[in-house]
Amino acid sequence: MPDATHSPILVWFRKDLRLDDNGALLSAVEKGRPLLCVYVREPEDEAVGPLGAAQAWWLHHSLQALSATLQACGNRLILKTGKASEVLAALAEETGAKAVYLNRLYERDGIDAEILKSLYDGGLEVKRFKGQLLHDPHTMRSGTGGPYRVYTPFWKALEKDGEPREPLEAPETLPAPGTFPSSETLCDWHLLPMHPNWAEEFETLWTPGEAGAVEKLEQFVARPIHTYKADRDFPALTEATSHLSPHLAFGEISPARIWYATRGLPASDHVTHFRKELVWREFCHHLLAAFPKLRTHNWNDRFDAFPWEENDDGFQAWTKGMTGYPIVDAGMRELWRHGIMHNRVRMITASFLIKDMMVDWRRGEAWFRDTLLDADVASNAANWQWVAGSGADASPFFRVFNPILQGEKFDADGDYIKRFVPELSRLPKKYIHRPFEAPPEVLQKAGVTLGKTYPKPVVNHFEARDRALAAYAEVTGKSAVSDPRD
DNA sequence: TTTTGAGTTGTTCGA
DNA sequence: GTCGAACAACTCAAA
Repeated sequence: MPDATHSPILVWFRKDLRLDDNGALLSAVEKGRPLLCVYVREPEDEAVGPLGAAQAWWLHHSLQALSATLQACGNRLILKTGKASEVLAALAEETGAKAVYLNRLYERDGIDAEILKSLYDGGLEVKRFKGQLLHDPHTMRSGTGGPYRVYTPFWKALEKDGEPREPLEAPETLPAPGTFPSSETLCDWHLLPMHPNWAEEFETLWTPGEAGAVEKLEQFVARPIHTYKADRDFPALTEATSHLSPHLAFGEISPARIWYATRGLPASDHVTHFRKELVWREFCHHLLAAFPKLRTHNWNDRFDAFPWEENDDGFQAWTKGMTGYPIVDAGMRELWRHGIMHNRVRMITASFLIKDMMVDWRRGEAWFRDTLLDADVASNAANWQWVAGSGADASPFFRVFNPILQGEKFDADGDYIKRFVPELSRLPKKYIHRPFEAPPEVLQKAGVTLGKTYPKPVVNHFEARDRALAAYAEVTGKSAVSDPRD
């Protein structure tokens, strides 16, 4: 058995499927010892929730890409299924590895603590590196000593701190062991949808893996970033945003690498705004790290009394993009077909589910987690709660998005609607966001029969708004000032 | 300790 | 059609 100075190092890949800016990998290479690169398919864990179906598709392709890159460097990716502590211990036993290197994933701190302790107790050296975020969410503290609960001071604190660290370069070689342990195959994992193959269109839009991420970044900083602040709000403009979110979610690119790519650019409000969005991701992780209940419970517990409704029919109509409100339906269908949804439309659809339909934000959060390629525990929970009004620095409860107005404001020509709700494409733009108000002859000319070719609205937005505001008023104070003797 | 200013993304109403 | 105020109060962060 090899001694510790020549024994291999296990490099445990998780949501850091990259060679670039990978502290664990680079440090392992610098030791000059052979590397065993491992990905473990772990049983579902309560703390981070199951892998969504859309992300299973992405994971398949991302692991394939990583595996090819490692092979090109003379190494391999070993795939294993089981409890990470057991799989890694067994691999160490089999190969004589004496060390496990990995990158920290803050949302997994609870699970990782146990796994790492068990590996350490088993006699392995365990080293953990940083790279998931620009700043450590646990050390960011406001002047009063606690975690930040408001975004703007958080952003200002980061600005004052100066530039985040520079990303690490990818290693050029990956020393391999003489023999590799056995590996499972991706085919065995059945991560791809079969019948039906609902991911068909994903392939035309996405290139999972590190190379795809770098390409998206290069395209974005070459041009769209210079109009980002102005254009990012219009869902019909497909080249206005970075499309980096799924790559970030799988750690195929690091936030430090993205930040660094924006440093050489001429300063502008647009560049700053993009950086602020990157910092929103940091803020969500900061919140989740400080308040782990954020993922599953109302951050503001006053909302525990909110009268959510079952409304299964409404929920089904929402998931299928059949609510009768074109901008909502376009967004939900974009999500299904492309595995992503434009940011503004996420707010509109979320507001509609929560406020117009009075459905618990957790059901919407779960649907997004299952269908979004970029699903991220921290961002998803924090943003759903932001819309619901129960979250940190949340939208005030009286802010209810009007799906008609939002459509007319941000998709004035209806181009986004036409792309995802083609049955309305012949409607004139005057009615494309309000087909239920179109005169019969206009509908007929456009080939639209409400209730047949396109649904009638599942709720009347104006009545629904009043109902939601009344319900919010119940839980946000009026009950608190009622006479306790009542 | 107390005070002060401020807070991602909206809508509606009335002048 | 455009504009400003109201929508509610509360909590946070920093001075």
